[in-house]
Amino acid sequence: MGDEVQIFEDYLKKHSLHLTGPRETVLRSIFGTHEHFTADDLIAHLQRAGTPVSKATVYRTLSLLSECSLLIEHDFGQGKMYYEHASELQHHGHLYCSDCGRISEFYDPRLNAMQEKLARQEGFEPVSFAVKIYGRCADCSAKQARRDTGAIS
Amino acid sequence: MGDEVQIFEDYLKKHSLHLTGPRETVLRSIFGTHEHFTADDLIAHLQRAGTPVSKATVYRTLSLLSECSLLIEHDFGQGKMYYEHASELQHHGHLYCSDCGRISEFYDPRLNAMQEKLARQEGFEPVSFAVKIYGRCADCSAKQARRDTGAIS
DNA sequence: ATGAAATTGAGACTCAGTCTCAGTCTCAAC
DNA sequence: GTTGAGACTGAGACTGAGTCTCAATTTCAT
Repeated sequence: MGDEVQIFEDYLKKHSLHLTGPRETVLRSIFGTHEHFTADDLIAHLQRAGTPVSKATVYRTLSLLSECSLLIEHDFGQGKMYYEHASELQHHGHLYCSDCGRISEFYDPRLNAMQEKLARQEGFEPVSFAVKIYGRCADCSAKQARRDTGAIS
Repeated sequence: MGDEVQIFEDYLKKHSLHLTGPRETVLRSIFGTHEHFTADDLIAHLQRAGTPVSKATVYRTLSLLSECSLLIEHDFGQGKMYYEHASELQHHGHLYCSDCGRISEFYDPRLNAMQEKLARQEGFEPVSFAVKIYGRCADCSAKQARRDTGAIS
């Protein structure tokens, strides 16, 4: 962290854009904490932190950060985008629990290799992959099981 | 086709719901043609066909059809849902061309097997999978190549 | 220090999808 | 075949994520 500031600054300079106060505030907030977050989460967080940034600027900055590959956008069909740090990780898949909405991750290099191969077989030139598995997480499965056995009326 | 009508009717009956005119109109329109479509496509199509059905009813019917697994919902991050006949196919992945927006498909049973295994390793009980690969389709790749070589200014 | 160009925030706007509600339809029971 | 409880419908108001506009402000190369 600090690394991201550098990358972002380089990207901005290369495109004749400016590293402004609001942009830096957003950047620091994102890479200071959050893992999966929405634009709204971020706006609220900035508000609470006493460093509010307008909705328009937050969205604009999120776009820039996606463009320079510091962030990855994810869509879980909730009608809003989720963002995630692109840094560390290789391409991983997401497990989305339909009960509690929690998002967890998994990774296996073979999965990516297989996807790439399948895409190219179709003459398709892949840029990114998104694997989403919807179902029930371990916790919610356990809760459900308890409810099932407990509710012998 | 006709099969779907039966399945839908059974589902409705089981839930004390009615197979009404509008619902049947929507059902027949969907399973008469379309492969990947949005709610808006469908509303416009019904309008043009001289059998308009209100937005609210279309959305309600799409929900029902998804619930009884006649349709599958897909989200490509365009801020709107795409629907697809669930019938025939096993779980397949989607190739989404970022240039022209065309959606094509691919299938490999090993991909599903691998996903299921990985999910269960995390204690996750999978219900459905969504594999989306974003990139450039064969046509758009060719077009781009032509543009690149042609534009030696 | 200066000014062209980039940026900002406030709020209007878009657009997919949901909700409301009064009037209408369905169908099982008579 | 009537009836009525409850399901359904359409019109349009509403929601909420995200985009756009524009006048005022900030940035930074010169």
